[in-house]
Amino acid sequence: MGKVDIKKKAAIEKISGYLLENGLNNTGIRALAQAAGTSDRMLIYYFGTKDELLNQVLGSIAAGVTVQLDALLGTDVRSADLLLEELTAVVSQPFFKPAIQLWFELVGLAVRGSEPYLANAKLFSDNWIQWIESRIEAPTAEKATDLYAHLEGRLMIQLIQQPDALQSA
Amino acid sequence: MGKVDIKKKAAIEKISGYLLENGLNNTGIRALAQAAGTSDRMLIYYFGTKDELLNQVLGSIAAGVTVQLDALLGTDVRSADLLLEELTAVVSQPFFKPAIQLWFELVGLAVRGSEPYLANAKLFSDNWIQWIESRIEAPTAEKATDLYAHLEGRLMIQLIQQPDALQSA
DNA sequence: CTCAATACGTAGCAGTCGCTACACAATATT
DNA sequence: AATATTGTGTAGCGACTGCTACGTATTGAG
Repeated sequence: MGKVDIKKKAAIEKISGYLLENGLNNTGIRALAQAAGTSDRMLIYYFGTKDELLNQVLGSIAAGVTVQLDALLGTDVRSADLLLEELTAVVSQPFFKPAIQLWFELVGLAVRGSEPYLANAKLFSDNWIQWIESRIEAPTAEKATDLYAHLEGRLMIQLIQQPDALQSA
Repeated sequence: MGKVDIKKKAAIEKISGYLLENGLNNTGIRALAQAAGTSDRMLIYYFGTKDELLNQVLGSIAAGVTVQLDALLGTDVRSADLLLEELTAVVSQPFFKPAIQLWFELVGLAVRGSEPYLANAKLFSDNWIQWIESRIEAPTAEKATDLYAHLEGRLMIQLIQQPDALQSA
């Protein structure tokens, strides 16, 4: 065990917050280290590689989002149309804005197939689709996927057309 | 007039091709200059700024996409449901894949509000929505926007879930 | 207490970034 | 032919990139 694991977890938490607030544009390990209250030297010591660090941080953020979503929408089954509207309403709350921004930044880095971004994007969207599929009536993978597509498109447009819409209540 | 305008246009064309093929990840002006068959020094001489260069290149690409879309789908009015399916089918063709990848890369850079990306993203999505609105029955801005959202979500999932799907016929 | 493993600071490498200073060449104008 | 404008090459700046070499503290086990 040792201190390393403890400090690793602390670093992941702090860097998660930093990424949610600042995005994926300024992810030099020196900046991340400062956010974590340590040095670039130590981040490499803990995680070996910047990519591995990002892997763990992104995974941690995604897990947090899923927890929030479960808390807000439960596990009841409802019609696809209703779930889409409920999801849109919930996820449009300002609390989710940083995570959604981060999501689309991740997508942008993933679309050319570069890792670790594509693997993470695939994983996260799969989780969403399964989450949806288990909450709609007469579920099929196609219906869940298309509902998810519709939701994501709406969120993308919110970010682009009204960049400040999610910030106020 | 002078040679500058001629060489500017040639540079825009070549760099458009380069960006479509290679994305927005490796857009150092030295790489762009090589793609255009000139030097970084000259690109700054022509365009003043890297941002201005990207502005013009992205605008050129967007214009090209619109031309293609008009050619393939005409200006007929049809039901929103039908247009969504037709658009999905057309835009899923491999010809459009590089442009769609570029689009989501642009979105990823735009979601934190940084320029010139956000301005371009806003402009392009506006154009799409208007394009859609003028081709559906009983058009409203809301219907066109939501149709566009649905389409974009589908494209995003295609890129992430089946990264190679658009490459073959 | 000894000594090895773990933890961490300092400095730096080789590369890239957008952009500029300074030179000179080619062309246009008078 | 003299002069001004436009075009282009070379070299480099200062800041940043992920990562490493090398040292030294700190901690653990025997």
